[in-house]
Amino acid sequence: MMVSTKGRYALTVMVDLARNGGDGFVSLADIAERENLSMKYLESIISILNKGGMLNSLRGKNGGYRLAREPKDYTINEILLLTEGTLAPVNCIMQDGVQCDKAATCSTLPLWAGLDKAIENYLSAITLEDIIEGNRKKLLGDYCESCGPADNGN
Amino acid sequence: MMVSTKGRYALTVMVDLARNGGDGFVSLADIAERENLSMKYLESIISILNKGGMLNSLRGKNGGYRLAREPKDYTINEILLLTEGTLAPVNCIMQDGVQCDKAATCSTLPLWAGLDKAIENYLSAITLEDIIEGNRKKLLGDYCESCGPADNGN
DNA sequence: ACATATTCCTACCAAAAGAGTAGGATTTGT
DNA sequence: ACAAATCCTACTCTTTTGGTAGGAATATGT
Repeated sequence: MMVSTKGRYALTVMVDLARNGGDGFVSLADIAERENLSMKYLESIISILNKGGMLNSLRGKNGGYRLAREPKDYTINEILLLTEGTLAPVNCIMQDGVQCDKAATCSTLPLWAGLDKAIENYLSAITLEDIIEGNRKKLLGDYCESCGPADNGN
Repeated sequence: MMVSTKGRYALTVMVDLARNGGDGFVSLADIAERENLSMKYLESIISILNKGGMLNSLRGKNGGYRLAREPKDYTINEILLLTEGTLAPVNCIMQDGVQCDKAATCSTLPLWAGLDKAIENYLSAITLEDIIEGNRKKLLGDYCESCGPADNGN
């Protein structure tokens, strides 16, 4: 599994904030209840998002979290990368380019590099806004049966 | 991590057999030595490939394994799918289509479905032959700097 | 016939990752 | 002062990963 609950719940939180946030701060308790997830667990996840600069937070009464930017300015790739640490499909591909000692002669490495790029390419093309708008054509591309012929446009 | 050593080594074994096999049977000891991997561990992996119909095997002296088809007739997707069980990037996407109980209203599900499809699409387009030939244009696509402009051809 | 080389099969194990829980310290609005 | 919230550290249970160990079954060359 490439994306654990950490990344998945992080995205859920971001989507929830985009939908229910507006200008004000939203408490984690509200998010946890709406999404039916453990608030304690979400705490550790939202902390990563916050420290990574994706959110603004306010402590104390009436505190909470809100998006630091507009939904269209978050790519799914950066959200998942921050929370998961890496999205590489195999151990021999590192985010910082470090590879195993057999890299120079490894015949399967180009495959893993290509797969990694395909994943990054897909996730970088989609924004938080696409998710909340349910942009099926962009999300499912050629595989969306109700979208009509794909034209790579919007 | 979506692909563990199991899938990675399975692919390594398949590539080794494609390169060093020909018509004859190749012993696992030879493969393990060439690829510098634990023979005992490879045993459990090659057993999956064998039972899945990807190989022919012969027991006893001078026995070993060989590819059941030609390299061009194996997609990377089927090799990894067999050994890994699933290539789904998240738990809420199952290979048999079963999903979680919130699927109908889940706003992030289309993203995961799209990612799953993007991965399957990439891996299904590449064959064992592409790997042994080092077809960088097909493997790395637009991301291959030494391939010239991509033209989606071969 | 027999030794040897091979696949086949079951069971076990240690380390790491995944998925949370628990408890409290700190900050802030009323 | 009090209540509601974030923040922080530590712990724990389960599953997955990455193997190892030992031997049974089978085919071959001599």
